Amino acid sequence: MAGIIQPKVLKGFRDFLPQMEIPRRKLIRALEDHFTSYGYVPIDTPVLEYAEVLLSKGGGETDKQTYRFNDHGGRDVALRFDLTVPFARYVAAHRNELSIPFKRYHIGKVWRGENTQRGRYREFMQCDFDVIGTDSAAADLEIMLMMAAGLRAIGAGETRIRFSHRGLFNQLLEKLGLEGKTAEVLRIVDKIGKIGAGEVRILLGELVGKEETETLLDFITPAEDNRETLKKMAALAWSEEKDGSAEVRIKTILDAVEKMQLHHNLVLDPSITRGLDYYTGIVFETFLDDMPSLGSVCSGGRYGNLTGLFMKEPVSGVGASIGLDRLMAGLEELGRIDNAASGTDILILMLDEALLARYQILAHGLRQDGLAAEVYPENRKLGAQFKYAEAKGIPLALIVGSEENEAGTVNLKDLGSRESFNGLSFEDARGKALEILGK
RNA sequence: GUGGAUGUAGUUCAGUUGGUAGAGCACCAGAUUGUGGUUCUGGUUGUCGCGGGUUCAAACCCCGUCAUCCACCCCA
Repeated sequence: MAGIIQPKVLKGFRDFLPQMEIPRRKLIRALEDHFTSYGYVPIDTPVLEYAEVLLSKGGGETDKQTYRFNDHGGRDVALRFDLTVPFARYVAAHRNELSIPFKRYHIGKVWRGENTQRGRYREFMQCDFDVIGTDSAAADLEIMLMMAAGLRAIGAGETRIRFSHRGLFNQLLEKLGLEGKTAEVLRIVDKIGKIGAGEVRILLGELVGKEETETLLDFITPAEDNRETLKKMAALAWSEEKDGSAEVRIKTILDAVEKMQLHHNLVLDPSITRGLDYYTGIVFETFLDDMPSLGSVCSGGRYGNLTGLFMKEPVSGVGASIGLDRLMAGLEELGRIDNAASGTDILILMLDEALLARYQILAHGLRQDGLAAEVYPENRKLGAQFKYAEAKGIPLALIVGSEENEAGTVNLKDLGSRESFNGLSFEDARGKALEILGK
C-alpha cells in the first residue's frame, strides 16, 4: 500500500513534450549554425560552481535569486544564474589557452529563484555570444548585426535594435554632479518604455533637482533620426569629439549602419541604459517588429573589465544574450512555431512478424537516402498503425505484406493525400518518397 | 519577495441558496480480420490541486499549502 508519488515538478520548472522540444531544438540548431558561420566557437561550463565565484559580483538582487546550498562535502555551492559570470571565470582560468580575440557562444540552462510569469521561469535557457579581447567598433557592430541576422534566421522576422552608449550618459551625469546616484538614475530611465516620460519625470524629480530632471529627460528623448539624436546627446553631455570617445564610437557605428542601409534595424535611443552596472560602452536591447510588447528578446553591451574579479589584467569585450524561452513564447504566440510531433519521414507498417528482417532492411535503405524511417513495432490492425503515423505527423507509409514480399514489390502511401502507389520496386518507391517529401 | 485572480476527466468547460459530479472534443472497442480522416453502436475517463476544519452532509463555506496567471520588483 505504498503511497503514490505525485508526478509534479517545481514551480517555474517545466517538462517539455516532443511538440515543444522539437521546435526548441530546431531553434537552437539554427542559432548554432548562425554563430558558426560568423566564426564563433561553442564552450560550456559547469552548472554548479562555488558560490563565491558566482556571487562575487555582489549584486544584492542576484544574490537573493541564486539557488545556493551545501554539497555533500560541505562546500558552499550555487547554480549559475547567468552565463556571463561563469564566462568571466572561464576566461581567467584559460587565459593562455584562448586565442585573442576570442569569439564564443554558449547555450545553456540557468536558474533564478524569482517569481514566475508568462515567458519567465526559474529554469530557463540562455544563449550568449561575445567577442572578448578587443575594444573595436568593429566588434560592437558585428555583435549587433549578428543579433538582427540571427533573429531573422530563426523566423522571428524583422527586429529593431535600440542602442546607446554608457560613456555619454556617464559624462552627462558627471556634468550634472550626479555620479553618486548613477544606479538609481539608470534604473528610472530604463523604465521609460514602460511607464512613459511623465512618470519618469516625477520619479527623477524626487531624486534630483528640477533642472537636472529636465536635462536628463531631454537627453534620453530621441530626435527624428540617428544623427540628430547623437548631436543632441553630445551637446548635452559636453562631449568632445576626440579619438576613443563615446561620440566617435557611435559615429563610426552610424556610418556603417547607413552604408549598410540598416537604419531601420539599428536605432540610436539614449533611453537604453541597461540596469546592470558592468557595462561601460555601447548597450542595446532588441525588440521584435511583430511583437514589441514582448520586451527585449536579446540584449547586451560592452563591458570594460569582464574578468576583474578573477585576474588583474583587464579584458574588454562586447556580447549579447538571447532569452530563448521568452523568444519561444513570442514565436509561439505569433504562430511561427511548427509543432512537429516527430521528425519521422516514413513509417514502415508491420503486416507480418515473419518479415521483421525485411522491414529493418527497408528502413536501413531509406535512412541511407537521408530519410528518417521507423518500423511499427506490433502487428496491429492497419487503422491503428495509420493512426500512430497521424499522431506523429509522419507523411508517408511503406506497406509490405507477404504478397508484396513474394513479388518483391512495396506499396507506398502518401498519408496526407491518401494516395497509394502499389507494386513499386524499392528503387521506385524511395524515388517517389523523396519526390513527395521534396528532398 | 509583496499584492490580486484562478485551480473540476487527456483537453476546453458546466455544476443553480452546501445533498457523495456532467457535456463537447479526444481516447478505447465493435459494425469494417490488407489500407485509417465520414456515419452508427457501446465503453472508459475524476484522490473535484493537496491537507485540515465547520456540518447529518462540502466541488461549493473557513484555514493552511502547492501550482498557474496578472501587477510590482527585477530581468531573459
